[in-house]
Amino acid sequence: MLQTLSEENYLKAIYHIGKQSKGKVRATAIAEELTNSPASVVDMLRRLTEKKLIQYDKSKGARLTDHGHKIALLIVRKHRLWEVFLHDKLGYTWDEVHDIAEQLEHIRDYDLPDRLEKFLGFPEYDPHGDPIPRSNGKLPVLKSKPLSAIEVNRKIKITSVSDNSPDFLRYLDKQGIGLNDTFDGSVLVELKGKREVYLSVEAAKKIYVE
Amino acid sequence: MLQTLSEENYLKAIYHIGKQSKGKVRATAIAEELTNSPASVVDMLRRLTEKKLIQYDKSKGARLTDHGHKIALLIVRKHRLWEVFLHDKLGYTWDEVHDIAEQLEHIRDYDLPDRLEKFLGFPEYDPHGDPIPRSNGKLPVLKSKPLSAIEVNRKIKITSVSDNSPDFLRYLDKQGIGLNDTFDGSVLVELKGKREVYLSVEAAKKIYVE
DNA sequence: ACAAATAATTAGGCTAACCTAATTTTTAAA
DNA sequence: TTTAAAAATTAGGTTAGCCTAATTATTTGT
Repeated sequence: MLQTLSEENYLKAIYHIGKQSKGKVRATAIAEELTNSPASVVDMLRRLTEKKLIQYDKSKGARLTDHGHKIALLIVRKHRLWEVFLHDKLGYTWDEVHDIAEQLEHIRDYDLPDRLEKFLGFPEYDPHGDPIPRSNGKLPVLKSKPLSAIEVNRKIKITSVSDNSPDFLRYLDKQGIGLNDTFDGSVLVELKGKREVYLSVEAAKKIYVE
Repeated sequence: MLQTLSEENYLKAIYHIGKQSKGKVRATAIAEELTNSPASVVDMLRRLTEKKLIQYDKSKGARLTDHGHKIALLIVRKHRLWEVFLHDKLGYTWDEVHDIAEQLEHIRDYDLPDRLEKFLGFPEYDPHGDPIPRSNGKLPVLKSKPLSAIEVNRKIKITSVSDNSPDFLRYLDKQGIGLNDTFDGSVLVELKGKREVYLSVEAAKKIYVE
């Protein structure tokens, strides 16, 4: 019935990869995400299939069942709620919260996510701007696009980044870029009308704005 | 270098048993505490000895090294701080917090205990009245004794209980007994000068008062 | 001091979750 | 469409952390 820590991490990985690849999740993509070997992934996919948490077909890839999706969404919900807690209540910076939330997301208690959500004042977004799934499974809509897709001279505001690795976040900090900062331009970016910053297209793809 | 979750639980068990048995910790006592087999305990004691976290001698029992003691104390610190968080901030009752804190105590982050402690206003005791180890390793003094050791007709106040199992705590609740309640009597207990409650000697031994 | 009771250990085995290396299958490009 | 590249799988192995059953060592009560 209950999932192991490892199973939860696989479900989360499948959820995240599926978001970007419209559903199809290859074993190698999971292996890369979790830095495990493809052989280990095949092992686990068999187990998750037996538990009816995913459907898997070697050519179609993996896909979460309704049950698996529900579990994955709860983990994401917990992860992002804990991030808000760490940031808002304990004063961690946005590049520090991810790794701790990776641990906290596995804490098991029926009431905890709802109580935490209430305590935090029902936040809709985590410190990276990612939407926090509601207890009913709904996700607050994110109306933003990648920075790389924005027209020249559009004025925009950063709402989130898709790469939450500390390295990337520190890189942004170093460039003086933060959440809710406003841009004026495209890949050569004029920041708050003052500084100009060059961003790689890769970086620009990871920054979501509206 | 780092401990596994299981190793941490063994260290904590050795710490708790050692508190009550003036240092000597038998393998069977650990087995009982963790509801593992003695064979498994022997396994683990060998591993902990190799890691220099304990000293172990079949007749003298196990004893934490300085390093092991430091780790155990940190886990206790984290456990009790999280209990305060769950109770004070999320509104859990004192019989609910233990099991969740058992999970939270293993969250790894150098700063987390200190930040949590500050956020909670540097509490000295957890919701069961147990002292919270300070970051310097010191324990706030607990000046209380078991209820079973109290003279007849002494007026006392409950400060803590040594059995934090939900069953025991619910039993106390059912008897109408709570932290900071005052007693007047011994094992036949007069509660707040109104009700009288019969407690088993076993129960009375687990209730600490001053 | 010795028998009975209790504690500790050993032997052998299991499962989850990983690995590498070799092989087969699938996909994509020329 | 054939072939090269990429992906998936299989075979075989490891380690942590548990188990039972059998055996040996230690402690304790008379």
